[in-house]
Amino acid sequence: MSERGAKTLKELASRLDVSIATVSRALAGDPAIAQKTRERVAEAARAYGYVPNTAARALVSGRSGFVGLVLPIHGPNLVDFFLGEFITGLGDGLVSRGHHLILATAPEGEPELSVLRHLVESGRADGVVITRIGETDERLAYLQSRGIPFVAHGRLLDDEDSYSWIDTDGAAAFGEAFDMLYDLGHRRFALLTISESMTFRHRRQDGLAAAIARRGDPEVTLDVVTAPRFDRGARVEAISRILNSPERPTAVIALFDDLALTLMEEAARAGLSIPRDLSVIGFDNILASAYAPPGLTTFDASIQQTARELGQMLVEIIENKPARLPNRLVQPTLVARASHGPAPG
Amino acid sequence: MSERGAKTLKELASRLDVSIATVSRALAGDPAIAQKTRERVAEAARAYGYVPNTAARALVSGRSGFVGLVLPIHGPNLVDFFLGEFITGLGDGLVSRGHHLILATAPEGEPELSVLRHLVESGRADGVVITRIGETDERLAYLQSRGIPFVAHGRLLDDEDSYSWIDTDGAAAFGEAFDMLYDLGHRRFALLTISESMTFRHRRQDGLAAAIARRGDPEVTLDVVTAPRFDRGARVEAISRILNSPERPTAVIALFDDLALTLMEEAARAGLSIPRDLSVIGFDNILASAYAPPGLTTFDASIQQTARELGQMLVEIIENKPARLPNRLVQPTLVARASHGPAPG
DNA sequence: GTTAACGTTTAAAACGTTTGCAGAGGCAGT
DNA sequence: ACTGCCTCTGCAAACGTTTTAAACGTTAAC
Repeated sequence: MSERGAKTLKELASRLDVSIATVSRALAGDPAIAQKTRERVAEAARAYGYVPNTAARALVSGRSGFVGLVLPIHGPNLVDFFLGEFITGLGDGLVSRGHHLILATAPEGEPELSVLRHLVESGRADGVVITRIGETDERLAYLQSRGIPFVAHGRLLDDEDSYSWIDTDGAAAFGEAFDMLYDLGHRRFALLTISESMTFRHRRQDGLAAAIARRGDPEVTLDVVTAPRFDRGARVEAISRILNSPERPTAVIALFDDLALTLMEEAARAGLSIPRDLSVIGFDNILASAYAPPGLTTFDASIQQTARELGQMLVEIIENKPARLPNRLVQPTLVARASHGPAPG
Repeated sequence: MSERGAKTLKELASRLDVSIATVSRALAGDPAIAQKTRERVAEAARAYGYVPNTAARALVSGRSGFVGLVLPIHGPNLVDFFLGEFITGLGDGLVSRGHHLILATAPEGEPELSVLRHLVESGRADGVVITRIGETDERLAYLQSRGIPFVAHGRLLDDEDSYSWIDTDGAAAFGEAFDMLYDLGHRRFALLTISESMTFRHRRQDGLAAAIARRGDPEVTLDVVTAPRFDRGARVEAISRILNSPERPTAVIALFDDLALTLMEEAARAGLSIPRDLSVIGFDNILASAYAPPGLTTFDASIQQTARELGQMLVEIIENKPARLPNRLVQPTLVARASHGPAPG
C-alpha cells in the first residue's frame, strides 16, 4: 500500500492529470472512456488505496446501498435462534448483490414503525425487510402507500399478492404432523399456541384444522391452549392446564420449539414419559431441540436459505423495479427425533 | 400527517418563509435562533413529517452515525448464541446513544480485514467493534495505525492497554471451576479446547493452570485435548480419545458450552453417567445447556450487557475522543446445574 | 476548404446539509 | 444623531460524488 493515499476523486484526478469526471467515469467502467485511460485509472486507484465516499455517492444517486431490518421488539434477547439464522442468511444474500445490512432496534418507547419510517425517509436504507407479519400489519400499509421497496417473510391472511414475500408453509407442516400422529393412533390433540396475532399462527392452526377435517373422524378432538409469549409463569400455567386436564391429550403440537421444550420440561416434572405417555411436536428446529431429552421432533424451515433469497429479491426490486417477483412458499421438512410415538393404551 | 410533506430543508424553509440556514440551526437547537422561531420550525417539521437526509449530513459532517460489526467468518451459522446476544446488546447500546449498527459479512473469498477497511474508509461507519481477538490480530494493527475509533471484546495477551476493551475474565472462571471440582475430590482433569489461536482460549487455559499450580498437589493431572472448531467428526474423535483413555479423567472442563454438550452426548453414548462417572463444566450458558441432560454446569458472562457497554463506549470515543477509557474485566458467574458432582470412587 | 461526425475528455451543476461570516434591525448610551 | 452592541437571520461555501451538456482535436465527407 502506497504511503500517500488518495482519499478523494480530486486527489486521484490531480495525480493522474485528468479531470474528476474522467476518473469517476473510468472507475464506473463507462465505455465512453478510452480503454487505456480506464486501465490507468483503475491501476492508480488500487495503488493509492482509493475508496469512494459513500455519503457523497448516496447524496447524488439517492441510493445508500443499505437495506434495513428492524428487530422485532420482544423479550430479553431480541436475537433468538430464528433471527440469528435470518440475519446470517440475509446478510449473505445482500452482500452477494453488493448491499449491506442495517440492523435497527427501536429505542425504549419508540414504536417499531417510527424506526422503519426514519430508516427509509432519512435515506439510510434503500429498502427494508420485514418479518413476523401481523394480521393487520401497519408496516405493510405504510410501506405500500409510500412505494418503498420491501420484501416480507410471511404473508397476510387475505391479501396474498400485493407485495413480494417468501413464506414458510406452516399449514402443510402442521397437517403433516397431524397425519403422522393420527396414523400412530392419536385421537386427542392439543395445540399449544400464543396469543399474539401473527399470521403464521393462524396459518399453522388452520393447516391443522384442515387436516383434521380431511380425516372426518368424529373421535378426533383438538384443544387449543394459548400461552403468552414471554411471561414464563403464565406459560407454565397454561401448560399445566393441558397436562392436568381430565381428558389429557395424547399428542401436543406446539406452535414453535420454544413452547414445545417448556412443555417437555413440565411433562417430565409431572412424571410423564415422552413419547410413551405424550407425543410432542415442535416447529423451527432450534439447536436446543436436539439436546432436550428425548430429542424433539420438529420441522426445519431452512430459514437461512429463505432469508438469503429474500435479500437477493429485495436488491432486485431496488435496482430493477420489476413489476412483480414470483413469491415462494417454502416446504418445511420433518426432523423426526424421539418425542413422538404410538398413542398410549 | 399532512398531505404535502416536506422532504428537504429547502421546502421546509420556503413554507416557513425563513432561510435554510435558520431551519437547520433551529432544528439543531442552536440558541442563536430565537426561542419563538425554534418552536415554530420544530412544529412545522413535525407537521410536514420532515426527516433530515443522512447522506447530506454525513457528507458535510464526516460522520455517518453508523458503527460497523464484521461478522467473524465461521461455520454454517454465523450468528450463533454468542453473537445473537452480542448483537442484541450492541444494537441497544448504540441506539441509546443515537447510533446505528451495520452488520457486514465478508463476501466469499474476501478477507475480513478488507471488509473492515472498506467500511471505515468509505465513510460508511464512524467506528467498529471487533470481537474474538486473535493472538496477533491484524485488525488491531490496522485500526490502530489508522487511528480509527474502535472497541474490542477481548484483550491481546501482551499488550493490554493500547486500546479500549471489555473482556470476560475467563481465567478467573476456569480457576473457580477447578477449585470447585478439586474440593469435590477430583484429581484427574481434562481440558477440552480448540486449535484456533484466539486469546480467550489462552486466558482460560492459563487460569486453569494457575489454579492447579496454586494447589501444589502433585496428584493433579491435566490432559489438554484439542478439537477443531467445525469438523464434527474430528471433534467426536478427540472426545472419544478422552473418554477411552486408560486413565480417564473424572472431570472435563470445556472451553465453551458447545464442546461440553458434544462431550455429554458422547459420554451418554458410551454408557457413562454424568455426573456420577464424569463431571463436565462448560462456558457461555447457551440456551441448550439448560436442556441437555442432566443440565450443564457452566458460566454466564452476561454478553448482552457487555456488548451494550461496548456500544456506549465506542460512541463516547467517536464523539468525544477521550484519551483513555477505563477498560473493564467482567466476572462470569457460575451457573450450577447437574453436570458436576463428587469424584467417583 | 468547409462541414459534419466521431471518439474522448471536461466544466459545471446538482444532491441536501452544516457553518463561518456578515448583514439587518433594534435599542441604549453618549 | 451618531456609535456601539446585541439579537436574530441570511448568504454562500463546502463536503465528494454523479451526470448533463458541451468542448476539444481529429478524421472523413462533400
